[in-house]
Amino acid sequence: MTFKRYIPVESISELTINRLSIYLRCLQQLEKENITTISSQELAERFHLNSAQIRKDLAYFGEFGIRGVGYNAAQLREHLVNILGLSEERRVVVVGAGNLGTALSHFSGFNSGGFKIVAVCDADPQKIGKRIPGGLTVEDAALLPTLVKERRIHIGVITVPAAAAQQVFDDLVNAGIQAILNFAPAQLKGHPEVKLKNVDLKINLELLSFFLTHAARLASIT
Amino acid sequence: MTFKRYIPVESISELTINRLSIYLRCLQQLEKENITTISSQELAERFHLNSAQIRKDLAYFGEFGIRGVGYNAAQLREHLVNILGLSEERRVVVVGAGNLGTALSHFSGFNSGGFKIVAVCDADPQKIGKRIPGGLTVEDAALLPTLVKERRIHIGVITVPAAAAQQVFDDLVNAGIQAILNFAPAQLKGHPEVKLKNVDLKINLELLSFFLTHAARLASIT
DNA sequence: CCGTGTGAAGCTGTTCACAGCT
DNA sequence: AGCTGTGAACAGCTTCACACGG
Repeated sequence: MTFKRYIPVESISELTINRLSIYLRCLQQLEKENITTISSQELAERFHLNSAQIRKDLAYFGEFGIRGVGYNAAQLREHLVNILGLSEERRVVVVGAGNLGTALSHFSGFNSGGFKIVAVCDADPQKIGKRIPGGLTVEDAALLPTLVKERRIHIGVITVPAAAAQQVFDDLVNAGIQAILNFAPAQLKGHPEVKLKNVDLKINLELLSFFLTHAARLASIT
Repeated sequence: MTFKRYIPVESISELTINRLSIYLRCLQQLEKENITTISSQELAERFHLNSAQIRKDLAYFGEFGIRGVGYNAAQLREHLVNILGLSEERRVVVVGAGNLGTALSHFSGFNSGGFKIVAVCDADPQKIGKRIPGGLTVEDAALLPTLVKERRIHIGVITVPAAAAQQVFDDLVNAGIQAILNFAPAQLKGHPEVKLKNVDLKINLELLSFFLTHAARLASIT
């Protein structure tokens, strides 16, 4: 939690933050292999990243390395956990108990490393009351404001159909949620004070389709 | 399929391609509302995009608009479908019949608009033979080369744990697959001739966590 | 006269290359 | 001697603003 400079968050790119998550994964793996010290160079080669970029990304938040030596893996991991705010538990509500919503509710990636799905809602009376693998029961989306308050929920995940997404987005914001992950293929509008991240899974398939159509041989850029 | 210029695909950014998918969604919605003609300005305002960017993105592929008027919605949609290669059916194999893999296999977004999951594999004998909602049965991952050939599969989706991902990636490539969507949190290496797109769902939660931690009030940038 | 298509400008993100610290 | 941290150069992406065509 000791950052060298208190740079305004808005000045740090989302790309940088995403890379911090990746660095964190890499460090976790290195620790499993009992590696204690690593240079940006080695880290870059091992996980095919760019060493200058690693150093620059980290430099936004402090001086974590030792010149002439490199970084202490455990220490750097700890710093990244703090920067990303993963030391504190984040309770999540999933709205939309369809296929995807149900799957994400018991997806290990969404129930580990600081995150925990504590509620799954739907507006469809047919779905309310249904048990979900993992132990949760689908609750009435109309109860969102209560749920958010009582279970101190920080993050909302939207997995309803596109047509219902804007309404759910508004409801989540009105219920007091500050950060929302939207899986619906809809252009949501209207709450600049809330952090909204759109993830459209189908876009990725369409991207691949584009490359299959236009490129016989093509370098992999990810 | 009549593109003004045959620009090398590599010169077009992934960002542009992703936006084309978004424009396609928007046009589909407009058609539902029986709107036949739309200007880049209107399109931008309606879906909070940038009008100059819309025009520039489209201009890579041809001149689809009418000066002084705008674009014909149906025509432009058709162009986008062709550009993205969505008129041809794309058969998909999902490797990893865990939570996420199973969910994606019957996820509507992965079984519509030109895409169709035609096989789900796993190496775990416990999972092989299990039925999946939607009609598929989990098959042995060892049969990948045969499956890919017989069902003429174009796209592979990796939903195995991180530790197994590199092996599956290699196997998919060796089986002759040209485009791969990887959901495992692993830095895959080694096949520059194949198009690889990484999607890490947890990164998105971590991004939200970062903003919750550092920003009390913050503009939504997506 | 209006909106597209597009050079040019401006901005953001990445990579280079080296000074400075250990 | 070696690697970090960082200004400066470079590359890529977005936005502006207007000439041109309908």
